[in-house]
Amino acid sequence: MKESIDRILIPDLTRIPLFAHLRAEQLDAVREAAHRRSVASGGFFFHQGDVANTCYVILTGRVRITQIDADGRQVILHLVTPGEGFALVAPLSGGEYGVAAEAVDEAEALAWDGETMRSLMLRIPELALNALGLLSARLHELQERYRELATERVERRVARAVLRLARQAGRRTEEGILIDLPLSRQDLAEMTGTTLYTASRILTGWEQAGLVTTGRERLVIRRGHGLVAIAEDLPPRTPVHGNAAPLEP
Amino acid sequence: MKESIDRILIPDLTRIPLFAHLRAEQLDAVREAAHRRSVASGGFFFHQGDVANTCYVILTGRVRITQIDADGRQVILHLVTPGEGFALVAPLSGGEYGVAAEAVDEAEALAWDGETMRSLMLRIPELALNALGLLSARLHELQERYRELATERVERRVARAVLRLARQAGRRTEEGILIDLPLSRQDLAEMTGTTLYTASRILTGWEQAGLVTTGRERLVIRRGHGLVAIAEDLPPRTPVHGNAAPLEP
DNA sequence: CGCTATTTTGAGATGGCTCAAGCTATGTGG
DNA sequence: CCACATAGCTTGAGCCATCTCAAAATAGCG
Repeated sequence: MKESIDRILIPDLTRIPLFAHLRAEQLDAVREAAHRRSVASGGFFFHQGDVANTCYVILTGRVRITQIDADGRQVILHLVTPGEGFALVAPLSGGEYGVAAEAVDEAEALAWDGETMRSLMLRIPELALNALGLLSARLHELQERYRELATERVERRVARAVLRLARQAGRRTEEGILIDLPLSRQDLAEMTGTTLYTASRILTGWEQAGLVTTGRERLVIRRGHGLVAIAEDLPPRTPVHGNAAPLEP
Repeated sequence: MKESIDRILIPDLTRIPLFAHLRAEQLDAVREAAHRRSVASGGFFFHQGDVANTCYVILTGRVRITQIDADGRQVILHLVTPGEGFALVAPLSGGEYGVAAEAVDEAEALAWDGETMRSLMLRIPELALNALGLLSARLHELQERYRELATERVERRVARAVLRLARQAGRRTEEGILIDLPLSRQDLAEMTGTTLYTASRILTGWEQAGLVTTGRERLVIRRGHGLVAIAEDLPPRTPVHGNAAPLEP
């Protein structure tokens, strides 16, 4: 009963990168061990410090992975989009989640008990290899963001964050590319290591330059190449605050 | 011949976390597929952008993992110590190394061709699981450092970096805990996302406060709890530059 | 239609960066 | 063995990108 429902509701397990290249019989094993979990918008799959017991793969909705320190300062580490997994490894060995996972939308996920996932990976080495590749990609991305945070100015980091969001959650509209998420100034600040005030000023500047259109928790990119120019260093154009950069001699 | 030499020179493969809990026969397979590579102090196992073809586990010496951007600004992402692996995953699927690996000492490593390691992991799922756990720990550590970089002051980040180094490369001496590495102010700056000048001023301050003794590429911790107090927030004591913090009303 | 969360904006403070010099180990070649 | 060269380190002065704090404007929502 449960199994047949799952088969119907999960038509495309092969399209989930974690399960790429698995044989039909292996997919069946994975599917049969899965259960489902839905979390309402704003709800949490887990909080930082919870006992890590469940692995997830998102089917619909988005989930943000955050970390918070003792003083309540929070950073947004990652936005999980459909097809992606999160908390794939910590539950294998128990311990605690080092981050929190909060649903940005109403989100639905496949879930596996950590022990179950561990035995699946032992039985299906391709699954472990897939997880390894995905985790490696995440590490790689975070390394780059770490370097950016250490070496680059706020405006550039915000531009990169917005472009990344456009890739992950962008939707073409007549206005331009809409970031299809509730995205406050505070959120943007937590993604880029700055303050909500600075984020606001930067967006105001971009809006005046015609690069974006903004609203309450809303952002539309009008001239993506303008943001790219800020994110990369192509033309040192359109600085948002402070004076124009002096010309190189 | 080669095999028997390896058996002699690698007495303790079981003590390497990547190979923990493997059976003797599995260890043999791993060992037989390994070759060795030595790199002189200052040399590179690979540079950023090189084709990723080899996985490594360090036997002796230390290796630092760095990333550099187009403008030549560099960050130190990790210090690999004996027993630890690096570049474990990227070589499995080809592509490029996203970071560089530079020997701090004369360093010796076990090395496996990426294809070879891939097939070992497919054959020995425990190996893939071990790699997954190690990679996850690295991701976790980097996430914390990312948050620290985004939310904390330079002095605290430097204190944390020094304490981390003490754990990884500390050696008890009569003077105190010596960081047993050539460690320049520039290095410290690249580990903490600051400049060599600021790092220098901070160390000067700590030296005047009796927390450390410094020298050319040398650092000895005299009062570790003093550094911990800075790294955590226990007593807001001994600020190094600027004035003393005002008292809370 | 009032409440509340979000955003904007100003004014001021400052932590840390930049640049410029000079200083000091360390090691090197004469 | 010494004087010079070099790489690392310190320090001062000035600046400025960004943070802080405060307040007002705005926009959804119930």
